Amino acid sequence: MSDWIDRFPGLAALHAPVRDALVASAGIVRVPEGTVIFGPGQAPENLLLLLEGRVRVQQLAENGREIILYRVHAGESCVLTTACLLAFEDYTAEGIAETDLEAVAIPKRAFDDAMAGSPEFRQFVFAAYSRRITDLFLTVEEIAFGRMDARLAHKMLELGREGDLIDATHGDLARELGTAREVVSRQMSEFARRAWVEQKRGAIRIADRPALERFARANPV
Amino acid sequence: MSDWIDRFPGLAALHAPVRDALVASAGIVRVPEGTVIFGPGQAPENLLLLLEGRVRVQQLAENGREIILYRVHAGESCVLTTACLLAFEDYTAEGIAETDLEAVAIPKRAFDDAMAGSPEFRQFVFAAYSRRITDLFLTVEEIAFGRMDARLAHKMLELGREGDLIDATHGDLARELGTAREVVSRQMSEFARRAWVEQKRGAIRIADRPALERFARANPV
DNA sequence: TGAGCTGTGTGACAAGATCACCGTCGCCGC
DNA sequence: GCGGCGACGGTGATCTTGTCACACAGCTCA
Repeated sequence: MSDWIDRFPGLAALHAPVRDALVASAGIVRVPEGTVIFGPGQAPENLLLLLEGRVRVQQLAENGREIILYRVHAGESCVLTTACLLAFEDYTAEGIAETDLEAVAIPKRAFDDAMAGSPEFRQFVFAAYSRRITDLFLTVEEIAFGRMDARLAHKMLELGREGDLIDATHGDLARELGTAREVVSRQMSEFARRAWVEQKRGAIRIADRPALERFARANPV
Repeated sequence: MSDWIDRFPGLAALHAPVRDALVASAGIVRVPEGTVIFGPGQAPENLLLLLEGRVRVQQLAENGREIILYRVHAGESCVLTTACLLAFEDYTAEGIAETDLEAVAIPKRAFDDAMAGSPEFRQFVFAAYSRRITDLFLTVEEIAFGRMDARLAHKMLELGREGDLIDATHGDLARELGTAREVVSRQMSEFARRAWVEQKRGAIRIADRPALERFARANPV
């Protein structure tokens, strides 16, 4: 099993020795849904490259509220953890397996060796960093200045990319957006009044995707 | 002039060859206040290690509003720019010299060589990353959940660390916090009513620092 | 002296957060 | 079947924050 490396375009350019060393030291891991992969006081041991599944990285406030910072999807890497990986520092955020995961685990040592030995690997890592950081900046902007109705519409389109049924409660969506459940409930009622969505218990169905998309386009976050 | 390296504790452990190569390729640069160091469409050319001065990194929204993401102080590095440096990607944020700067500029090539050649340098870079990213996470939390009065009090204590006179207009503080000037004005009036501050034109004087500190402690962001 | 700019004050209103509470639905044990 | 419980969703009251419109004060400079 060494063909996983082809799933990551950024690693295609790796020269044979580096590539072989990575493949030799890496292992495939499977992690059940709900597992806390890293968190405060629980530094990550490996760089994870996701083959299947999704990781949610969220920040917990002391008042119990939480906000989703970003997600890592199949084909991406938990690259921000590498900063902690090599700096021996703790995250204040935590990463949770949102689905069952299948991932390549690259041990700290192998990661460091690859960073040392391969310009292509450095390029891969820094490109991933760059994307994450840019995303974080946009998240900050969205939270600071974005309107709730627009943010909710965008979030629903994001979660409903695979199908019209979004399997999330109002409370779940509130956590996604860092707001209160009541705000989501009220806004969702408004969307339902316009027949853009149908409300189920514990789920939402997108009933008029074109309308929702028009609204989202007209209201960028 | 090679003693600048001693100003950065994380670089003290560098071995002689790496250290010498860095010193040889780096140059001291001086930049006047107000200069845009990097920004959209203006990728950074060098890693900057700040000897004197302060850099503000801010995100501009399309509606003209802006929010300060973080600051880089003397003794720190603009390390997040390295991601773009090596990934050939643009920031959405921009960095501005808030004061006249004196900095060490490490060219892309020398940075890459040091990353390749020195575990200690990698440690330095990733530790800096880690701190920035953790700060960003806390910023997100503050913006999402923090109360304005608490955030303003903390910001004033931060800006007034060197003395009681804070040389900033209400509009400046609003930009710091990503809010509107009116909000700062109203909140400041309240602080003045309690005699915690005195208002000047274009500046604020902390009149009762202990009270302000008590308030800040009682209301963590 | 007056025009113009920047900084500040204020009232009205909209949006969002918070709190308190109630109703509904599904499930489980009895 | 029934009762109870917990998760989910709805709603009104109230507070904070953001937005808009505008007035006014202080400063600079022609």
